[in-house]
Amino acid sequence: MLCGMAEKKSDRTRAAILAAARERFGADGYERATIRAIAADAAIDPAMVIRYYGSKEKLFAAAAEFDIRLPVFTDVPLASLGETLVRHFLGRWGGDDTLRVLLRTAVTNEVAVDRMRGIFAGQLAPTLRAHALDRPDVRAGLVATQMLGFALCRYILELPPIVHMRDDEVVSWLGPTVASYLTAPAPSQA
Amino acid sequence: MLCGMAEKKSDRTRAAILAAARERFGADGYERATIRAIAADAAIDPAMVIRYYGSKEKLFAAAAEFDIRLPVFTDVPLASLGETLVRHFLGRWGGDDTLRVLLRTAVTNEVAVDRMRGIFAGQLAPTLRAHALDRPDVRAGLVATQMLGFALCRYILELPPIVHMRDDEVVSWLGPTVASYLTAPAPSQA
DNA sequence: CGTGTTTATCAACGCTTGTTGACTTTCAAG
DNA sequence: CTTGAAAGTCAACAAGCGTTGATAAACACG
Repeated sequence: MLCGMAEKKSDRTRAAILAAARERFGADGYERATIRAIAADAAIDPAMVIRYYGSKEKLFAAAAEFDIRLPVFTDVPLASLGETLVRHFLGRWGGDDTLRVLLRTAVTNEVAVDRMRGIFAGQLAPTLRAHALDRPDVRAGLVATQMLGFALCRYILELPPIVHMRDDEVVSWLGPTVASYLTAPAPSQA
Repeated sequence: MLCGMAEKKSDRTRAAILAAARERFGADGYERATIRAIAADAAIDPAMVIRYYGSKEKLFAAAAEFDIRLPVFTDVPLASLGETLVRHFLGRWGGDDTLRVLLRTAVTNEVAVDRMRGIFAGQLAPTLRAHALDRPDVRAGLVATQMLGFALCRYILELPPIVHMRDDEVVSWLGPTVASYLTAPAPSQA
């Protein structure tokens, strides 16, 4: 074809498939999200999904691409570091639903849980390391437990009290916790 | 048969099925845990599973029975309430793997997520209500985010720093957080 | 128009799943 | 021993899955 234009017809369907895949994977998890359903959402033939992405697993790998986009918080005063972090997470999760895809699928899918560990080890931990008082990996892990636990309860389990909290309430409650995990002196063993 | 003994032959297989089901559901999640695999683990015929439990969904409902067994912490000094709670959770999760079953399945299975909400609303929230300063449901919800997030990171995602923490370290770190969620004055909105 | 590549369609495959019904074995009770 | 219910076995079903290959439509370019 030697098509010089940047917009090929196939790119639009590729994108449609990816969008439908993210939605289905995020809503149903890996096993219950069928290629046939994804194709129906994108209004195309199931065979095209395989044609463009090779297999269900490769489609998932593409749909689970995620950049946590943590900025470097060098100019943030130490006192409000926790609040800033929590606010960033809230904003990042409201944007697209890739993290919900990961959270929903990481529980049963090996690829997804590896991706999740990769995000922790490659994106979260290195950034937080700069702000941690000591034992940076443990502190980053503790932050992950609180932030992922909140996402789990709000977006997946949908516990009513957590769903109904306003964003600034969340920041006010979780901010100090995150801050203490990063900067509080390690607690003495009782 | 009119068998007067309490131990019928069928009870042993029923229990074997249930044990195998809990293990498989906990390891693989609802969809990937097949009745055939559960039957193989219990060394019986797949048909028996249906014979005894009716369907896969009913088997799951039986396997996901869970009592969080929260004691009433009336005699616990307020200062160590957080530590006591965290310690109780750690002990409760090490015992059997029913909670791991729920955590793995609640993410994709409607029955499981309902069960999870029921545990929160029927067991956790009522007990914590007695110790919360105000807004008891929000405080109980916050405790749930931290405890479930920890379980997620340790048992499901297996983030290395969290997996390797000793139990008393966990208590020392999470105890103050849980305590603050229950008894600290509600943070002022910035 | 004609030609060749890209894009889409369709029917079918092999496989696994939950579930069922007919059949055989086990075994206590008369 | 005979009888009848309980417990277990086996093969098969209908449905759904991911995936494939042959085939048709769409379309840019000579």
